[in-house]
Amino acid sequence: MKKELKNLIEEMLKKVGIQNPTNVSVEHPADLSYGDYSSNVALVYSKEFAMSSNDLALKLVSELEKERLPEIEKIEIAGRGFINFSLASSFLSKTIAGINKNGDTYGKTNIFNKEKTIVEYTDPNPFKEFHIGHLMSNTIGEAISRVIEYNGAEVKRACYQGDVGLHVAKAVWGKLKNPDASWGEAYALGAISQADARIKAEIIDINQKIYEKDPSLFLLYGEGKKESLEKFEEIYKRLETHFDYYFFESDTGKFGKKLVEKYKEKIFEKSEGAVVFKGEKYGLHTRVFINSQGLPTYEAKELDLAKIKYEKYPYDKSIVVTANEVNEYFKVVHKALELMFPDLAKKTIHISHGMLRLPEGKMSSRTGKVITAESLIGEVKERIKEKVSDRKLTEEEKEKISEQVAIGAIKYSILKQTSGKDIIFDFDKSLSFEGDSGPYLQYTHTRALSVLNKAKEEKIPQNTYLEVRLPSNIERLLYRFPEIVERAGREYEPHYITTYLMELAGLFNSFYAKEKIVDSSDPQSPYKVTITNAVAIVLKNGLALLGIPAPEKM
RNA sequence: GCUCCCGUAGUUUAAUGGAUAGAACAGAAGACUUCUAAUCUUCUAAUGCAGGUUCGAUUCCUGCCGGGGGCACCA
Repeated sequence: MKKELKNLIEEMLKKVGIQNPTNVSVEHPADLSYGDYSSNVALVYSKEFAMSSNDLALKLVSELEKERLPEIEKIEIAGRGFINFSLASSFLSKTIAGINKNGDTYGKTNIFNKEKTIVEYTDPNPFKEFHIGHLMSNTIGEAISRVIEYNGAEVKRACYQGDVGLHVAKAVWGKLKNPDASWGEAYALGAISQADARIKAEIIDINQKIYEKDPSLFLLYGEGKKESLEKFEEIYKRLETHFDYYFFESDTGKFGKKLVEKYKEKIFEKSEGAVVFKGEKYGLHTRVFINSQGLPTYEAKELDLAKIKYEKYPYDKSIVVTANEVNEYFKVVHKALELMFPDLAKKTIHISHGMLRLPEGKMSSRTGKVITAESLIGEVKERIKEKVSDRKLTEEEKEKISEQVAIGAIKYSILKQTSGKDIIFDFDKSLSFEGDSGPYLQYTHTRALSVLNKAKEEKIPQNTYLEVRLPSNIERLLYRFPEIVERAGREYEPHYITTYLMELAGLFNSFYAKEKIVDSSDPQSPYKVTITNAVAIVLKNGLALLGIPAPEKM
């Protein structure tokens, strides 16, 4: 529709004397009261005529009226010369019929046209806690994956995990000292104890042994890694996320080093015993790729990872989702990758999200100042359990609903804002069950389902073509869902969906409060039920894209 | 010091260069014999400062102020 309107306006501009109108935009106005589509052409082109933008608008509208599209019911001029278009109710009811017919697939697009895409996100480190920062990365990465999948991409999910390095050595050292400690505690013990130079030396020794796969530590190390990974899997299951590929740092070092050495002359240089990449030439900074002990750093491993990923899954696009603290690091590595493998670099996109911070400052697993994902979900779940305790539900239902609502509340709080921004995580402030929250959307969805159930009981038919009422704002929002999905995909920004669903849910809840939907004596009832069905579908599909469960009762 | 990102009601935040800056929470007042009140209705309240570009700036540019990240052998 947008395209048709744009073409028409361009034609009209040619008619009134603009040879080559290149600056024509048609958008949804910010406020539904201005109509469904709006164009600012009169403001843009008024300078080229000796007339006010309002007069030009008048002239254009009189031309537009002559060739009015059947889907457009009304054309108006408002403000300083905006031309506003309102959609005909027949068009809207047809759209609603389409939504109900498509169901689960409503909103799908094919803008990515089966593009092979690998998305890396979450990246927790074995031997350390899976904390709320990982939860943030996972929530955003999973939502992005789902959104681009819905837009036609062929997605593989990947997780890259640091199973070697000093943090592992610290944990192993702690475990050797205190075999009864959990791995998280063992890590904290190692981290604190390393202040002692003698212990630090022991940890470095352990680190070296792990790199060399020393048999004396092999068993303990393997046990710890396995335990961590199994625990991560439990969390992934609860978050309804999964990975197709797992990559480990222990597998990326060797070849990474070789790569750097191969390109040593051309791209890298020796400096103070290390092999570095001088980023200054490109407005970046210098980073070490091979340290003076001859070991590959994270930078070198990252280069290798790009290759390994491509070997596993020959991608058209590789998306890496991380927190924004590594932005500058990533630019340098990307530049080096570009000089070595320009084709891979071109396909690689870094998407960074904000950091989850505590009001007291940065989280640190070293000092034990972390909130684990598990404890957060558990605590939220407890609060919800209290809320559902007096509902007429079975214990099993209560348990399931509490879990779903807890996950929904947490994920929503992460996805409701532009993903680049930090979240200062304050339990009471950040997690809400009311208003702009996950449970609000979930509740609205169950409400719609409950209406539909009643309609079924009372045998109210659904009739989309009944034109006894003027279209409400609900319908005028419903047809936009695919556009929202598309934009969220193009910009890798799930929060457009969040904002949209919130607006839709708000309209539906007002509608629900004002009008009785299921009413066999009301001739409009079938139409209202039809709208309710469409709302339920869009909420369900939208929540699925965000990775937020949509319970049927709550 | 260099560099990147960010400053919107009391708080958390939205706004492809457009119209009266949109929500939510908190605060004040109201609405359940009704399809689930995790809801709805009404009110109070915001673009850090100073310039510039533009018909039009929260958005783009410059400077300042404030906050955060990064800047050599950690990951």
